[in-house]
Amino acid sequence: MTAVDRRTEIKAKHRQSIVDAASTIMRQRLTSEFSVDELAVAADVSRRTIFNHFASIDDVVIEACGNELAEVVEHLASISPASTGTKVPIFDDLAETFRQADLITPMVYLTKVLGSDDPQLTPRQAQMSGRAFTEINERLGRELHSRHPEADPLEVGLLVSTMTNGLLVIYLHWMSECGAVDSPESRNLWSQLVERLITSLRTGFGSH
Amino acid sequence: MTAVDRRTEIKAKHRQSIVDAASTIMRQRLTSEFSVDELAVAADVSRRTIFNHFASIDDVVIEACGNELAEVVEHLASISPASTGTKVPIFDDLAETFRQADLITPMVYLTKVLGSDDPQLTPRQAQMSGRAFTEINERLGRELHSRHPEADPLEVGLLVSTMTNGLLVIYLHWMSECGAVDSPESRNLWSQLVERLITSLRTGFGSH
DNA sequence: TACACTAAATGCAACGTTGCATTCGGTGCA
DNA sequence: TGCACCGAATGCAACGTTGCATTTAGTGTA
Repeated sequence: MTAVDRRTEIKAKHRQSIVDAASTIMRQRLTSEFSVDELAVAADVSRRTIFNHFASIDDVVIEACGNELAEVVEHLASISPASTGTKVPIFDDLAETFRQADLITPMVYLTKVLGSDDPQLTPRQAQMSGRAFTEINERLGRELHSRHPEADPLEVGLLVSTMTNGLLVIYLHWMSECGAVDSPESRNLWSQLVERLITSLRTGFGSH
Repeated sequence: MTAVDRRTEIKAKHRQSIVDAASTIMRQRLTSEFSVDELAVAADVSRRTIFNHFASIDDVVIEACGNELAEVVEHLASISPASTGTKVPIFDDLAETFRQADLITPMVYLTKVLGSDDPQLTPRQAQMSGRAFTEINERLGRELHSRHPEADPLEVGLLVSTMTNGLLVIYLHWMSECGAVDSPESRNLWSQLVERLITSLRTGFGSH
């Protein structure tokens, strides 16, 4: 049956064209503020259809942003592949990913797109940043679970969630310190913060 | 000057009457779903005024919920008071608070108020739960910072945030396990989850 | 092809939320 | 008291979001 429900296919196409239209607008104008009507026209669907696929415009933006961060998750798969059979502790696995992944590039782009001129974060910005990280959280959770199927799901969930949460904390700190500019200094600061986070979470908070 | 800007006073009164009206409706009907008009009438202010004080109806609900959890924060102040001069590590301070505080009672109430019949969480529920915990997060952060002024703010922020995030994780787990019912078994499970969380965060994720 | 069935898209009305212009009422001063 | 000033409240129009009824178009059957 090659004729696998063409309706499903059309539905996916519509959804995709909505996300694509959002991505295009965001790249063109370096902002995530556009009207529903504008998006509907650009995606060539009705206004209402957008809300059939997404709970809100922000959700569309989040998914578009998520694609920018997708490579971070893919990066995970490429490091210390499970195929080597080497037993890498799950924590080190994750820690190494965050060390090696280039988070700066997508973070700077996202800060521009989600941000305003004001260095102070608006509530919307704060929330959107949080959700962008949650997005990574879920993707990483799935990926890690498939790579370490023997681990306790709750434990993995807590680990990933704790890590991602920590990342958000240092991201906000990094933002306020250097204004999300991509420079040698800011990259250096970021590395330090990542190390600090990893150390804190590795050794726990109980030991100092 | 006892005549300290009466306008400020009036403004605070309006804000309070909005929150109070929300609390009243929530207690009466055990739900957080009411219309803006309904709230405006109950608080005896204009519809628009509500949005002058709060970014959304959900924000009003969150603040009303926050008051339910306020005692948890107050509880913190009552345990191992700084006045004793005993040097309690900041982590133990926080851990002990979560051990001793009765989180079950407010959690069960909030689950009822925020929840639907469906045991599965709606996106709104999930978000509201998250925000209710964030609310505690901020209150605790302020409290802890004032009690341990010598500690690095970033470190304290990371600690509180990590803790609260972990609490949210086990809360969601607890919900799905026992349906947020207050019973000896559920309290027992909750204690176990709290211990598990504290242990994980105390010793870190790097050691097993 | 004709037709019934159904998922998805659409139109529309109601409610949530926001930006802006206007009104209301407290404060300070002549 | 009379008046200018200003912050908060209000009214209103526009846009975001949702629930529901209707239309459109793919699928299976005769």
